[in-house]
Parts: sequence; C-alpha cells; structure tokens
Amino acid sequence: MSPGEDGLIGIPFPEHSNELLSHLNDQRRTGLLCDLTLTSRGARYPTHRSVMAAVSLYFRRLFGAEEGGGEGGGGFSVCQLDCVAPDALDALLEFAYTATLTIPSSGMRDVLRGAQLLGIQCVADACRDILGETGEAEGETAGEQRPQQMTIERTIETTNVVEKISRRKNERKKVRKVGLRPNNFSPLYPLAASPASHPSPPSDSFRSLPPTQPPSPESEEIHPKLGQNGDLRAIREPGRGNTLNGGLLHWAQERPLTAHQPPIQSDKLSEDDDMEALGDDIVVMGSSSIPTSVADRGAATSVAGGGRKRKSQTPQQCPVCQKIIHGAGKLPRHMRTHTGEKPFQCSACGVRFTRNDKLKIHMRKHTGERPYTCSHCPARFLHSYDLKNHLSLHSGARPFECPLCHKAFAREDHLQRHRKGHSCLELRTRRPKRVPELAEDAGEKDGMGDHPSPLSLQAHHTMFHPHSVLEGGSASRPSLIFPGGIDRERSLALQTLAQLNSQSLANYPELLLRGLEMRGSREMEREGPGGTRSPALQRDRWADEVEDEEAEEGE
DNA sequence: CTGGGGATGGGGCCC
DNA sequence: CGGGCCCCATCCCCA
Repeated sequence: MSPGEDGLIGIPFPEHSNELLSHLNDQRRTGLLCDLTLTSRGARYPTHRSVMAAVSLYFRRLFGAEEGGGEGGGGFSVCQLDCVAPDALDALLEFAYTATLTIPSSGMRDVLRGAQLLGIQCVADACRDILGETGEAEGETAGEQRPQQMTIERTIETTNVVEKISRRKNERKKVRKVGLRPNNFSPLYPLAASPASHPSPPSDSFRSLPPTQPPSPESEEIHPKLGQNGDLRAIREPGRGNTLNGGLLHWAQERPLTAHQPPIQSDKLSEDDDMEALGDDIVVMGSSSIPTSVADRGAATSVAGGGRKRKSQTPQQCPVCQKIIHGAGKLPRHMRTHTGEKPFQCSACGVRFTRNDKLKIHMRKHTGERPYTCSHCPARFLHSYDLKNHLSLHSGARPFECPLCHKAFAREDHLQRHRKGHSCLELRTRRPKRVPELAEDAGEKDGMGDHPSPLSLQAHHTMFHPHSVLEGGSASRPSLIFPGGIDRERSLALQTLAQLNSQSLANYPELLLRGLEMRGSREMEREGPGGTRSPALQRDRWADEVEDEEAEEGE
C-alpha cells in the first residue's frame, strides 16, 4: 500500500461486472423493471432505458433530451425501430446485456446497420472489421459472403466492463480477442464467468465489445438529428406527446474521435489494414472454419525478415525492427515492446509491466524488500545493479573517462550523458546540425534527447571497453530503420505475436489492444517536446545521426 | 551539470 | 521450447 494515500485501499471485485450484467439480463428476460420496449416489425423487446442509454449513444441522447426537457426520464415507453431488423435488434440487445454479440455472418450487415443507427460504435467497428475481413470492401464484393456460416468469436474481457465504463475513456479500441491470460499477479484476469443466467450462445456466436465505448457523453455537440428518416421511427407511448424520429444514420458520422485514437479509418487500407486484418484473424482463431491465415502471413513476415525462421529457432529476427533476438522464447517478450502490451499488473498499485520479472521487482516496493545491501553503509537497494553502482561510490572508482575532455565518471551512462550534453564542448562542436527532413521522421526537435551516435559510441566502447563491444555491445546497436509509422509497427508486432504463439495469443485479452493504446498515448506524449522514445523511432534517430556523423567525417 | 535512484529492454542460464 | 530468473546496458527523472 502506498503510504501516501492515506490508507485508502481499493478492493477489486472483478466478477461484479459479470454479475451485474447477468442480473440485468435476467431482469430483461423476465420483464422485471423493464421500462422500455423496443419493437421491430412486430417483434417486441422489453428492455431497460438505463441499459440502452449506457450502450447506445442514440438512446442516451434520446433519454437525456427527455430528461432535460423535464420529462423525468421515467415511465414506460416504446420505441419502434423498424429500420433495424428484428434479428439484428435482438443481437444488439443480447450484446447490451451480455457483452456478447451472437449473429450469423449473414446477418452482419444488418447488425452493422443497426449499430450505426443506434450509435453502438464498438459493435459497428467490430462488424466493419469482420466484413472487411470477409473481403467485403463496401460494395466491392458486397454479396460475397462465405458460403458456410461463419463462426466468429470475438470475446472481451467482460470483467473489465465496469472498469472501462468507469474510466469513460471513450476509447475506440477494437478488442480482437479475449481470453484470460493466466496471471497470478493481476486481479484483472479472473475467469470471465459466463453468466449462468442466460443460455449459452448459439453456435454462431459473435462476441463483441462491451458497451464501453459509446460515443462520448461529453461530446455535447452531438445532437440526434430529428429528421425525415422514415426508416426509423421511435414512437413514444400514446399520451407521452413527442414522437421521436430517427435520423440515426448520422450517429456514425457524429462519433467523436478521441485524442488517442489511432489514425485508423475504415477506408484507409494498406498498412493499417494489416492490423485490422490481423485482428480479424485473431478473432476467428480457434474456429475450425477459418484457415490459418495468420500463421501463413506471419510465416511470410518472418521469411521476409530473412531466411526461414521458425519460432523454434533462436536467435530470431524481429520483423518490426529487424533486430535479432537471442534466446528461446524471447521474441514474444520483445514484441511487447512494439505492441506496448503490459500484461502484468501490480495488484497493489495497478501499475502495469511488460514483463513479470519487472513486476516482481516492482513488488519489492510494496513489500519493502530491498535485498541488495551495501556492505559499507546501511544503503539497501531494489536492484543488484543499483548496488553495483552504489559500490562504485565507495570505491571511488571512476573508470569511465571522456576521451575528449578526460573527465571521469563512475557510471558509464553518465559518461554518455556527458558526451551528449554541453559539457563536452569538444564533442559538441563536432555535432552536426540536424537535417530538417531527417528530423521530421522522428518528429523530434533538435538537441533535446539526443542520443550518442552508435558509431561514436561504439568507437568509445572499443577504446575504453573493448570487452563490452565484443561481448554484447552489438546488441544495443541500432538495427534497420523501420520505415512505417507506429501503426505499421504495431501491425507487424501483432502479426508476429499471432504467428509466434497462436495459443497464447488466443488468450490475449484486450490488454493487448489497451497496451497499444497506452503505447500510442505514450508515443504522443513523448513525441511532443522531448523527442521520442519509440525503439523504432529511436533507431531512426540513431541512424540519422550515423549519417550525420559519417557525412561530417567525409567533409 | 552531476550524482543517484528507478525503469526498461536484451541476453544468458536454467528448469 | 517456453518461461522464469537474473544480470547488464541504457535511459529518464529528480535533487
């Protein structure tokens, strides 16, 4: 427990969201407390206004407007939604109450349309993904459905529903797959207990996002356009007065964008599509009806990386940054640096980590364990290398000397910093000015966050630490520049993950995508004033600097 | 600018 | 072969 938080503790109840939904679904089935009935072409669906408002932007605006108008929001009402096919409406309701969308692929279009009309963005996104995957590029191959009934499973980590709702991040994330990653550390990975109250989904189950990303209620500019959309009518109970008409086709366009939303557009193909398509493939993973396109593509990616590398082989080359990763099973770990996935969460403070060993070390902060004690003083440390650094203070050794100004440092990274900084004027004068067109790649500013040229650094290593160059220096050398943007990087990383471990990927929860988002935001943060820390972009920068220095040396 | 602590990512070893 | 554990190099941040 963090001492600074005044003893407040948060006790997670991961099952709460499941149970809540389950009970609500029970109520819907039995008609209990239902205060809204949706009808479609004669079919009637009792439901709850609050639930519909939570899941649908349309209903939220609808009821919000009522209440704002002094209606009070209570009372029974009927909404006629003939524009939404009964099956699709049923599926959307099922989704609202179970976080599971169950539809045959043939009904995908209707559901997509219904989701767009009602402003259920995550479902619309999911449907678009699926339709895109089936090769239906908006009319291009419109009627071309898979001959067999496609079984699509898209699950979500339902235990995160409440959490995500509470966060109201308005994130537009496409959760590819859910599954629960066995994780001893995190309370966020409990079993997603299927609601016992509602029957198991039919064989053609399509699981979709939880109602977590409705269009933002904060985007108050959004108004339901009460227009002449005869397609959809929402009729209040007689005597209620106002008749609510649709115009719901506008919801899709009105969906607000989030600041962190990746620049993925439905019509943006090519690179972004890699991820989209990959995600779809992940979606169907485990379905016997879908070929293993991921594995195929992943293998192709790996082959493209040079040689036929199977995951069983070590070292392996990262298809994203081309880096050679040594060690069995290390590539998935490395790929998380591209995806940003942080599957390991501290149960005490919620901080997430990409690796469990880092989490383990982190936990020492909570337990107070500082296993590395200095033999010369009472200092104790979390990390062995901290102790090592500390010991150098006692010894007074300053083995790292600047070759230019001969200033000595106890730590190598301090020497590097020194060389990058202004203190070593001799070196500084050698620094070339950034070439603007090169700098723009990384979106960085001149000067700040500069890294040493890998060549000069290596020269330094060769001069002062030949052992490190021989032993492991190459590991930190920049590898190839990754030409695409972050989306491309993620895309490839996801593909590789899929190829690497389809089984564990099947268990990748939405965290993976959340991780992407987190990474995305992190990139955006860092790309602002201080340059970027993206490995790929950093390599970019390093390579740029190599070019700079090489060019300069040639002069 | 420097010293120091902490975080992150890669590699080695072992199970 | 994958993953846990550990060490190392490097980077960031703060005083």
